[in-house]
Amino acid sequence: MQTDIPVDKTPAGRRRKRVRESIIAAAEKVFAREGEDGLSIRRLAEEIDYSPSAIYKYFESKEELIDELKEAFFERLMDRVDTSSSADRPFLDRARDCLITYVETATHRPYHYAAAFSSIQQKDECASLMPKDWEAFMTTNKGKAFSILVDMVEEGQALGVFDNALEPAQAAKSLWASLHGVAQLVIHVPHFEQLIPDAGKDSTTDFITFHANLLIRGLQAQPVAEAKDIQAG
Amino acid sequence: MQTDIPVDKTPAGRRRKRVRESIIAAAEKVFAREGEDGLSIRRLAEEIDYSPSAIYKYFESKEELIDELKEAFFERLMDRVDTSSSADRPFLDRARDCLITYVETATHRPYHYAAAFSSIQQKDECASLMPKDWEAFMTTNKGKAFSILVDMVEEGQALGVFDNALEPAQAAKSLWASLHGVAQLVIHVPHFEQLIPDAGKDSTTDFITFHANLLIRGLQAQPVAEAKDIQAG
DNA sequence: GTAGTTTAGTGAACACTGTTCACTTTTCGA
DNA sequence: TCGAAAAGTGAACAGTGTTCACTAAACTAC
Repeated sequence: MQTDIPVDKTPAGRRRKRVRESIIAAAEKVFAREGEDGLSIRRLAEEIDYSPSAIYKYFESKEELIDELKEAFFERLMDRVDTSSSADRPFLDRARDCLITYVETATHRPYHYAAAFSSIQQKDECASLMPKDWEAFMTTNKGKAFSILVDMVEEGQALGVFDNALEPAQAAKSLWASLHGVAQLVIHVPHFEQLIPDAGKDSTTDFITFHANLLIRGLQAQPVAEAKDIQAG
Repeated sequence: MQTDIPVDKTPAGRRRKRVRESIIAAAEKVFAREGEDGLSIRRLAEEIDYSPSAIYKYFESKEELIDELKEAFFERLMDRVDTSSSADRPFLDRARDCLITYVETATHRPYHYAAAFSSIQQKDECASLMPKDWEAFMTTNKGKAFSILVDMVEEGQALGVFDNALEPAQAAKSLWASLHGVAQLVIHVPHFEQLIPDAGKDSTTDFITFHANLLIRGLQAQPVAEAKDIQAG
């Protein structure tokens, strides 16, 4: 296996890259529709007209392959959130859009999003080596999601919109949990969207807006202007 | 298979029940520690000194067995939430306890809770047959979780603590999503609890309290600023 | 151009998995 | 005591991820 210098410069490298991408593409196609259960190495091999063992020349294991799908998805998710948070619009609108984009992108690829949160962390009581893990975490895609939210909270506080008494990291965790929860429930609970009276066509978007408003209201500084119905229309 | 008359009245019935419960117990023990991956029929059979095929005299499939574990867990979860919500204490304290109990019980059995939300719902556009599914859903354990929250919101509104303009079902969905999100992130994100400066020993409980307070603040009756009024600099 | 060394790719096999089924053994009511 | 029903079993089926000895092709160095 050649590892030095950009892989796609030599013919062999380009060829290898092409095959690798065809594997990813086939995997993506199956995974998006049927998730991990529908994705078997043998089926994948058949789809790209290679033998099953050939795939192991490109990926160490099925897990590594799926990890790549998850990473790519999460990267796209972060990109979209980042874009909608850096638009040139009033802060609260941007904040709302951020949250909505997160949930909509997540629910649009349910298997990807669910898989991205499928590994269960063993809780070792040893909290002393936290700083190292904290830094490691922050370089992760999930860490990036988290820090986007921290930035958002801090910006809101600087603008006097959000309560300064709130610990930004703590508030960001709350926001993330809330977003994640909505995405997960929409994905996993049958008819979650229609769980309200008179649910219309855009009930998911409506609900996310409602939810975002609720969170923002919880984060807002106490003394505020006049009362207004915050329900999604 | 005998099905009429209480199963545990005849000696054979009692025996059958005992074996069935020993299967469940063994499954529970393995599942709690290693989840679905660690739970194989053959391993289970070995643990209770039966042949693998014997298990199929008691359960139609592995899925049915695990469903029973999930149902039992969710029932206990609902019991605990119900208990802490019906205590004789001030409303807001009870509400907070409700939320805290949900998350703590969920995270205490990560594999159970994760598994309970592991099936991905296929979104059929046909929303017309909703009412039927709605009723079916409400008899579910998840439906019960939802209705507990709806009741809570309505009680808060009746007491004048929560904003009456909020649609109770919508607010309940928000609450549920938030709780679910916290539980899931604690379970699936490494060191989620220590994701804040100066995280102490009870940081999980601390965070849940923080989160609950944030949600309650969002639900409380109070004036709110309209988004468009506040411009970003 | 040829020799030697990586690399690509393969088929058979291993150790699993959930599940089925023909089969024996035990249990129990009539 | 007899016959039916249930309990329990071992072998097999079809599937999985993965490994490994092996061939065939491609690249490097002389």
